[in-house]
Amino acid sequence: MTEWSSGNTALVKTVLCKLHAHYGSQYWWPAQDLLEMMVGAILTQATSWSNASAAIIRLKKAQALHVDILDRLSDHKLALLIQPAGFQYAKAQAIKALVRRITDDYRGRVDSFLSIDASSLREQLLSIRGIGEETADDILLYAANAPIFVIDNYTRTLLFRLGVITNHMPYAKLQSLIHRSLHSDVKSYKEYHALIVEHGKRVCRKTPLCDRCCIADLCRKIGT
DNA sequence: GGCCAGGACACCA
DNA sequence: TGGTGTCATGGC
Repeated sequence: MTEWSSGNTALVKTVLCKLHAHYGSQYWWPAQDLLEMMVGAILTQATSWSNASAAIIRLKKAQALHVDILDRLSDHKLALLIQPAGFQYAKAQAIKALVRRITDDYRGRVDSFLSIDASSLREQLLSIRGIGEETADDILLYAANAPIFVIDNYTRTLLFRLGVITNHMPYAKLQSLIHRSLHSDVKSYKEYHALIVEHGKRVCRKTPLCDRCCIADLCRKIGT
């Protein structure tokens, strides 16, 4: 299975439509603060949102969720603050590297950093140790409002079980297929991603709960 | 007590 | 290029 057929595009659209009908509209990212969104994207790596959220609350209580303050915090102190999110030392280094970039190259202005063109912003984010493709695209879509579809493990699992991709399709290739299949729209991309995550958490887990799946009739790998 | 969660990265074959 | 181990916490 190497090519993406028009049937796949239709199937993906149908699936997203059914997920929306089942779960309703998703307004996924609760934060309004742009720095909080970027930090949250790092904190939630391989971590439940409840744990990441607990770390954000600790940062807020410490009044540390500001570029200049984060920049001045030691790695150790930041790691202690974000401990509930897990992988705290690696994530502290990534957050520090991010705010250092914003401080050095954008005079500490988050809005200036996020307003550069999406391609350059993605390159900048990916050059920061601890920020990979998914986290960079999270930031592009939710903080920079760029029409970038986020590919996460839930998306991979869903599309694999639907039978439209192979198990290890490279990130860029999969993202390109999605971009060509779906109308480029920031609001829709945010909602689609949130719907897929919601479905992944509730039903399409590692061990899927196919008996309660709203798209089981479309799935080619029931129970796997 | 084990499994899993809104990844990234180094290392090895 | 693909597979694997490591990083860590908290909820279920």
